[in-house]
Amino acid sequence: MDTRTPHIAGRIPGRIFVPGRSASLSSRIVDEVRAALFDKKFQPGDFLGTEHDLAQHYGVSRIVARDALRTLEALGIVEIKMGKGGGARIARGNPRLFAEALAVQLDLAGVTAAEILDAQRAIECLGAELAAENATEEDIAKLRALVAEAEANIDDVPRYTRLSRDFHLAVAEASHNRVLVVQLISIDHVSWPKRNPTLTPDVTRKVLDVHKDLLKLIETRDNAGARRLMDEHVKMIRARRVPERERKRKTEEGCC
Amino acid sequence: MDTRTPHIAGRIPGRIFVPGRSASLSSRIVDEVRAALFDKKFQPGDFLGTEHDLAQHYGVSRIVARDALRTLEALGIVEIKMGKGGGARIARGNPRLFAEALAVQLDLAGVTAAEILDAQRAIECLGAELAAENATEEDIAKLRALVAEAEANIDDVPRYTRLSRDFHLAVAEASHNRVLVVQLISIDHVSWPKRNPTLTPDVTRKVLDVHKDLLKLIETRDNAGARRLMDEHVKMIRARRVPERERKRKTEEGCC
DNA sequence: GAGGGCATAAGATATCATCTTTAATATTTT
DNA sequence: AAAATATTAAAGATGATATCTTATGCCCTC
Repeated sequence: MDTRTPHIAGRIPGRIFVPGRSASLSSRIVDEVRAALFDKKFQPGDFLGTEHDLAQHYGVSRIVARDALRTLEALGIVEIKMGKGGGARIARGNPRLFAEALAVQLDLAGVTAAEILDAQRAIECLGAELAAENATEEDIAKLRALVAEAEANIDDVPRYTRLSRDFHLAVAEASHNRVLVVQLISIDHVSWPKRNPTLTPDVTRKVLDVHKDLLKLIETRDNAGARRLMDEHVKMIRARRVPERERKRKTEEGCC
Repeated sequence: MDTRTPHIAGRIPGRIFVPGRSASLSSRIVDEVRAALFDKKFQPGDFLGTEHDLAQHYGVSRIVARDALRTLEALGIVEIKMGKGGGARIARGNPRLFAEALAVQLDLAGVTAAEILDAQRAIECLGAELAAENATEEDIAKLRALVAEAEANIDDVPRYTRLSRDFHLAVAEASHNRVLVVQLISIDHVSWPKRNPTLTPDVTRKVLDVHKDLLKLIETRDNAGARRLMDEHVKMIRARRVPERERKRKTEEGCC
């Protein structure tokens, strides 16, 4: 299915504009490709055509085709290569990159800490449960390494925070459910503070202990126990984080 | 903060290319804007500049600025307006549109039905729980209307399927947690089949009854009950859907 | 394996078309 | 005559086209 024959979806009928609804030419091409994708007319790796192909096929200039490809590229739908044999192909998905994009959107929409942390609880609880069921030896080794590294850097707050986040992500990855991973990434970017001022050594220690316990439950395949512990853990995080963000929001309002 | 003064992030130092790492010029502009966004240097509504502004500021041609804006637009980061007073502004987020984009990515990555439906369970259970806690009169009225309409169209399978999906989405919306809504949308687009061949009248009726029961639990603010019922419900859907998709995948493999 | 040809995207420049807001002007109404 | 309302014109921006040069990979030959 990887021929050089450009198989483009349909045809835009000439350049007839419906009176009131004249979207840009490039957006029409984008729409058509997306529709074809949803209808399973394309598979990852399929050749879509070169700029010139698209321009000719839709009867538009190369710039328009370019614009459409820029958009499709940004949407993660196509990959573009230069040089001989180059052109646009349907991309293999990269949901992780997109999770970050979704994070930007959630941020712009101004979701509250409570919303994020509720969702985080739902996702991470299931993640822990499935991790206990599906984790491989490699997954567990990675979790062990992360816990050890966190313990060694318990006084380096920024690093410890990062390692702690990595642990949570590694648990989700151990569930072997890509949807959960992606959803966790998308909220992590919004949720985790760059600096964590209220992180006292006392709290740090407690968090590390919980992570150790969780790792043990995953090792012993205690899915119910893992879920329960993660539930408590995220609730604790929530209890600490929500008032923190509320305060921040208030001071920001106050200062402007 | 809505002046016409373009306040663009930093400056790309001339056109000096680092030997081995020369990304496209437009992608650099995109990166810079994204970084500035993450650093909270922009707020929704801020004026970013016109194509000409950007081109001049970064010392590139209008085409490059255009490419960057196309990408940023596709990423939902900026909104572009034509005409006098037009140009690019930082967008108010629209996570819903993005949820669809994420759905495309999940689809391209080829996630399995099991992965999706596990995630769905996590999200919808919490959604039902929070809906029972937070639903307003309007939310409940909408749920009632959807149930009634579904009952009236119980024999129109495509329409019933759509109404059924809308009911699930409306429950999530009644939770007043935008993150849950977005995550549900992103998996719905992958999960819900266009045609549902195995939907017998018997099953249809049973689903409708569950929806009615769920609505009752939300009305009576029984959050634990709502969660429990939704849990069973999604498990049932999963039991029906997973083997269905497996079969489909197998036949597709067989045919090509 | 090193170099050259070739196909392709990346980028620049110039020009015109189209859309949208704003302001000026004409017209009607009071 | 004054005020409200259409109409028109101008300006500023994106949308689209055409044509050119440059940078990049790929493949083939030597």
